Amino acid sequence: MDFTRQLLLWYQKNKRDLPWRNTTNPYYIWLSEIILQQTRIEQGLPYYLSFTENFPTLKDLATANEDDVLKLWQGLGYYSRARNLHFTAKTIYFDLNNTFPDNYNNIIKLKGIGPYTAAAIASFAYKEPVAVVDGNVFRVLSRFFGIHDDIAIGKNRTVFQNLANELISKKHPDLFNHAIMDFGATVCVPANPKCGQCILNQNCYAFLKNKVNQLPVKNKKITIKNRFFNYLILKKDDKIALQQRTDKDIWQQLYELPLVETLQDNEEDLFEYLSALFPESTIKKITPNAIKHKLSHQQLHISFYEIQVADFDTKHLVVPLNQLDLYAYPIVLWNFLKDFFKLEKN
DNA sequence: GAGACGTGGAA
DNA sequence: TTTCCAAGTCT
Repeated sequence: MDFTRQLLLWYQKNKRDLPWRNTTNPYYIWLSEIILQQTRIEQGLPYYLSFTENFPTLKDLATANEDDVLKLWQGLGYYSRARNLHFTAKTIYFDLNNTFPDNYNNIIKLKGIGPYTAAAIASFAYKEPVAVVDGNVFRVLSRFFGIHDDIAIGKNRTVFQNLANELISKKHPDLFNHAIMDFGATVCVPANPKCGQCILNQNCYAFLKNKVNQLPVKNKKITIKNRFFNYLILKKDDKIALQQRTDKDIWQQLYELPLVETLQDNEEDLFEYLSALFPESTIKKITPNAIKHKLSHQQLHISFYEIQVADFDTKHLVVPLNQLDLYAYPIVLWNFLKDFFKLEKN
């Protein structure tokens, strides 16, 4: 029995019941695919439920404020996904007459949608026989067929895409795509795959050659940069100052406290700087040790300073404490604010 | 096209 | 503790 047929039989018995699989509505499928990019199901599921509840239709999303979309996305990471999601909702609703494109070539034109997501939507919503190629597919195909091309190199993607497009069931492209991803996520997993109970092991190159741990080939090196953030809790009565991140940097469009970024964690220098900036105020360091927060390419060292001010700077947004929860923050900041001000909501 | 972009969980 | 990763895309 061939690869495709085996996989479909496996899926028939082992498929997971997930809310976005019980629909062919492209809006819901699109939503789930964006949320699940680089994200585990357990982490993404609550966000999917929250988005479908708050924005039941594409129109609801298209006519929402970006701040509200980002607030719902808070904590999921890779926030450009949320901004692009909102941008594309507006495109479809206002420019495409509220009609979702119904084929791969038109779907992939949309912002935030690449080859993976376009194939997912085209196959799940419209049964178009285009194969998804995600991390799972790279792993399953490289192991089963013994493909040693480095998956970190972009152009090697075509090797896998072409193979997957040949393998896909023309009759049930949606089931095949779900099957190969589910299989990769639950059986042919990255570490300690369940080869003993794998229904494909009799024909699997990696299993037969004992190379399961060497495939897929992935040589990617990333450099982590240290950054030192000093956040200021500028307080007067029951209000504090906020600002929105806008520049080409992390956390675009999210809100944060007024920030002083330094080249290193030097408490003395910072006190001196803040004393000059706020000569009449007492400055209190809140965090004895900097909070460490790791991003994909940065290690953040975050300190907090509380300063009672006489007046707020006009460049800042002044927000009452009981309305802090209306804004979207990087999760490390929200966790701090929630705890520091003993906020309940969210 | 290589590097950047979040977060939380597992080994 | 450190590293790698999880249904990728953008610039």
